[in-house]
Amino acid sequence: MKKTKAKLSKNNSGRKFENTITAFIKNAENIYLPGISIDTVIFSFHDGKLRVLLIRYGDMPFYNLPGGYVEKEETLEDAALRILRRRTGLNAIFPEQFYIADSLERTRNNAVVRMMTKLNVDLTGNHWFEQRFISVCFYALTDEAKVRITIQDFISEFKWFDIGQLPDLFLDHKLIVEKALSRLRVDLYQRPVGLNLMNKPFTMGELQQLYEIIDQRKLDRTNFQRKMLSMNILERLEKKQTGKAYKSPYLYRFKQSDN
Amino acid sequence: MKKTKAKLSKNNSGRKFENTITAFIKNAENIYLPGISIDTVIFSFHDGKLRVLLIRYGDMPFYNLPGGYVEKEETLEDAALRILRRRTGLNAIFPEQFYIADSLERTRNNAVVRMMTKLNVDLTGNHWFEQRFISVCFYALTDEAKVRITIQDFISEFKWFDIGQLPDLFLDHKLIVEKALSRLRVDLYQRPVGLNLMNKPFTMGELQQLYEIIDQRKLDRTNFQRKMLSMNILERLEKKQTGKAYKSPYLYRFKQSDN
DNA sequence: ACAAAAGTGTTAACATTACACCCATGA
DNA sequence: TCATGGGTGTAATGTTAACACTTTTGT
Repeated sequence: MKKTKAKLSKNNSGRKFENTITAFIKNAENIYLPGISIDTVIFSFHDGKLRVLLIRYGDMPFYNLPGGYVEKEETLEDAALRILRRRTGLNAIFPEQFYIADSLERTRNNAVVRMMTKLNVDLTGNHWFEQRFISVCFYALTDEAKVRITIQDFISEFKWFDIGQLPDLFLDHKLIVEKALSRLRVDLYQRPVGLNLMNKPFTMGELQQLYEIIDQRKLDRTNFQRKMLSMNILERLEKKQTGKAYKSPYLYRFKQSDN
Repeated sequence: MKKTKAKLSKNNSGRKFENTITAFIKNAENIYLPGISIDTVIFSFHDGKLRVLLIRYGDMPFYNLPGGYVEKEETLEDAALRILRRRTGLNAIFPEQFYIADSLERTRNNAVVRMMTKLNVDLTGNHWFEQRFISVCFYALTDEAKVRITIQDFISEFKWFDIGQLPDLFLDHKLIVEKALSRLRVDLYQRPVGLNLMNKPFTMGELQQLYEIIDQRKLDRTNFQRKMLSMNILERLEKKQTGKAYKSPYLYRFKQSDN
């Protein structure tokens, strides 16, 4: 499995990181609603694997879901959109709210404050990170090829992970990914999930692979084909793939008119 | 349509009300999370009508959904349970989170502060009600006969309303009821919705009435009967109703073992 | 020619819908 | 005995699942 990786050099990242975060915590309570955060699960489908975008702060030994806070005059969905745009560079994203993480375990051991302290952030006089946060969670479907990741804010690393091989995650972020997956499973046959995950023309077999990963079961090839075509959301392109020792499959793409 | 009504006499309610609310706003910020509230849509099924429990504060000209706040060390569901228990006296309730009300319109014109002022509450030095609130909304299904309403806190009146004849509601509470209904419509065939709404033995026709109100369409009598029985969640009682000029129907109740 | 995968056709099993029919009951 | 609503039977229709068959292509 290929993983996209971007890491700052140790030299100048440290200073930049501390500057940014200091400015952030100074203003946070004036800009954002208290006690509410946003976490996003950003999916992509690449090399036949369903992947999630994770980020790492400084040199923490765990990864986080991309997240942020809600501005005082902003809806939750707008906040999710803003965060998603900032992280992925994408405008055409459709965040779907699927869960509220409100476990009391989230504040256990003051995890956020401890993280900030390890990152050498001076929190004296600032209580923003000490409060209990309830996180509203959104998922989004993206085309990895279109995502333009830039290192910004106080993030040191971005990486796409196969959902079957997640690293250690902060707090309850692993649970959040699982909740996103089970919601995605429900949405699979209700919404055009493939539309945002598959942007290049694809074969029916590739689309079936995606459905099988999300649905976690083997689907009948012939029935899957008919079901997809009967929904009338796919457009068959006359072009065909070449090179392999079998009949070239048709390529498809999602119709633009629908949705 | 019968409506249960309970109203305090003008004489002693005013003083009691002001005492309670003053104590409340003094302690609110120490006890509750900032910026997050809970609203509950409490359904019942009575006289063939689907009803919602609404409350009125003081002599305000509109009704509110029963609501409350989240304690600092409490999950959202626990908060909803606590609020529901306090309002209905019921323990066996299964709140279902269905919506987050985060519209910016909610703080328009400082509606909460204006309400408090009209209620003669002294808010000097207290900014609890000035902040923007995001409300997490739960619905619950109850048996009206088992609900024990007591006038408490700063509420002057409780009333059950037919969902087709709702009065003026505070803020976006009408929208919240609509969201609850459309969620209930989805849950109707997934969860034992009838279990909590129908506690006395009922005829198949009565159950069908409930389903038709929620589902908003006419159902075939004979197929409905078979469908319900095939789910194996109903217990047929050998007793029969009497008195009317037609065959006495069987009575049913939900099996206790399931759920 | 053969293996592998794509595409099409067919049928059985199952669920849903519509409606015909009979039953019990009180006026 | 008639009107009314309750209970059961059944055929038509639609949906899903399983699998046989044919087509295309590189070795």
